[in-house]
Amino acid sequence: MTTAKPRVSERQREMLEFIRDYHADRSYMPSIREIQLGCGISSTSVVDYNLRLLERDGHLKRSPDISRAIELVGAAPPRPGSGGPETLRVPLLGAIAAGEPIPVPEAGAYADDGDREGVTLPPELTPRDSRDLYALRVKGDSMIDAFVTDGDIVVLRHVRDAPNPGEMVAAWLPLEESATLKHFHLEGDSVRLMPANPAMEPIVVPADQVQVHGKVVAVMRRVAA
Amino acid sequence: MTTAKPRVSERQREMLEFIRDYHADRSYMPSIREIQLGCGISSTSVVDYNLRLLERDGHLKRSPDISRAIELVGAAPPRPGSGGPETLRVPLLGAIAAGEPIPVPEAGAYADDGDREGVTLPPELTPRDSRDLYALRVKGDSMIDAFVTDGDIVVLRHVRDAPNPGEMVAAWLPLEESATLKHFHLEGDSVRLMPANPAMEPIVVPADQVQVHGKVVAVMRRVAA
DNA sequence: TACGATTGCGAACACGCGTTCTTTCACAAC
DNA sequence: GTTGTGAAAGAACGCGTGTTCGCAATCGTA
Repeated sequence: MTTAKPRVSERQREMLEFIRDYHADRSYMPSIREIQLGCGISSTSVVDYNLRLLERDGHLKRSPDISRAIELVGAAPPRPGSGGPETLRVPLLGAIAAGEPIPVPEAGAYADDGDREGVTLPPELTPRDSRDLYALRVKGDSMIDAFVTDGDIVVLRHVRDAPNPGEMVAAWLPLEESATLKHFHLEGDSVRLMPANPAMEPIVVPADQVQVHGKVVAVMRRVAA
Repeated sequence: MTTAKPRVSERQREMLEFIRDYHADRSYMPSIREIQLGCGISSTSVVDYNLRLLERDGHLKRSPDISRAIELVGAAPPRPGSGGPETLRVPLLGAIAAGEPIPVPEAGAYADDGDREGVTLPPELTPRDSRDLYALRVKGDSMIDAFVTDGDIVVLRHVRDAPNPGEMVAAWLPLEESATLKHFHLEGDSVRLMPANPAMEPIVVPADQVQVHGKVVAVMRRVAA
């Protein structure tokens, strides 16, 4: 575990909170005088004194002689590798839209290399098998029959083999040059693609005219404030 | 949309990268002289010059006369304590269904007390303001007009004041004894509740016959394998 | 009461660091 | 050529800011 963190005085708690809030607003750290002002302390030396104690107790880290050089250590960052319960980072490979080809993951592109754009899956959305996952951003409203709308992020698992019947897949129809999200059913030599919304009509096409790119594993949506 | 971001020179790209990395390590920002050193620039004025351009083009924000006061705007919002992405845990208070009352968060029940059932929000779904958030599980298909289906998890922010026009809210209609997710519009003494799906009909009711329980912040869905 | 430890206060000090001014150089327009 | 402009360099200048030191207030303990 982390270092022991004995009693923090009321004043110190207030300082920590002020620093946290300040850093959340701007992304730089407050100066000693700003902490002084923000916490109603009447001398910078008191701030320094308490910061010193907070550092001793492992609540933060300071770099001497450097302005605004405070590091909060309290809340453990869900760093890749030591991440929370089971959060999983998957690469965000691009967008999926009705009339545009679906981005294809290059082999071995699933691992989180930290750098590329990606999304984090909370444990509630993480499937048992975490291999071959990637994410796409939905453009347009062409997939509302799958309860997926513009701006959503769909998480897919790349499939090599045929999907199981009923699974929702991201499919590309070369003839129509369109991308959709549908439930997959294989019927002999043809494929039936069922919209999630039973009010809509299914699509039936020859199996060689469907490219299944991945099974839908999860959907995430951020609603505009 | 966001500001235009024209050509960044090679040197500016390197500076941005250096700042990002520096901020990821420590959680405070580099000084101009540190940027100068880190990018092999021979004068602070050149750093200042390029920072000025980067700010003009919306890549970062600077606070004049304040040490190390750089805010990166393109990247993920910083996390108190580290530069890493922030996951947020919110309590899962129950289920929302068409014919059942909506669970109400008790005051002060938003903080993660670790124990109670909850869901984890990935940074991509975390709103700027993380207060008063809670989650509900959707039962039934009565909210498909909001692109929300059975089993989804909706994340809400409890509201004390009236929602802003257009925001999606979870509302309880006492007369009909029904719960819905709709876009909120206040029109004089009555409230218009617009389904997200424009094909559906809006509901207009007197304002005193609507209980708005929260604004919808995010939706998460795990698709059956 | 006496005394040391803890905590707080205010001011002065000195370096950190943003800012600005002056030059220089390359390149394009006239 | 001259002029103008973007980019860069180097050196001051001066405020921002961490640090330190002396001194009062409070508190626990003998």
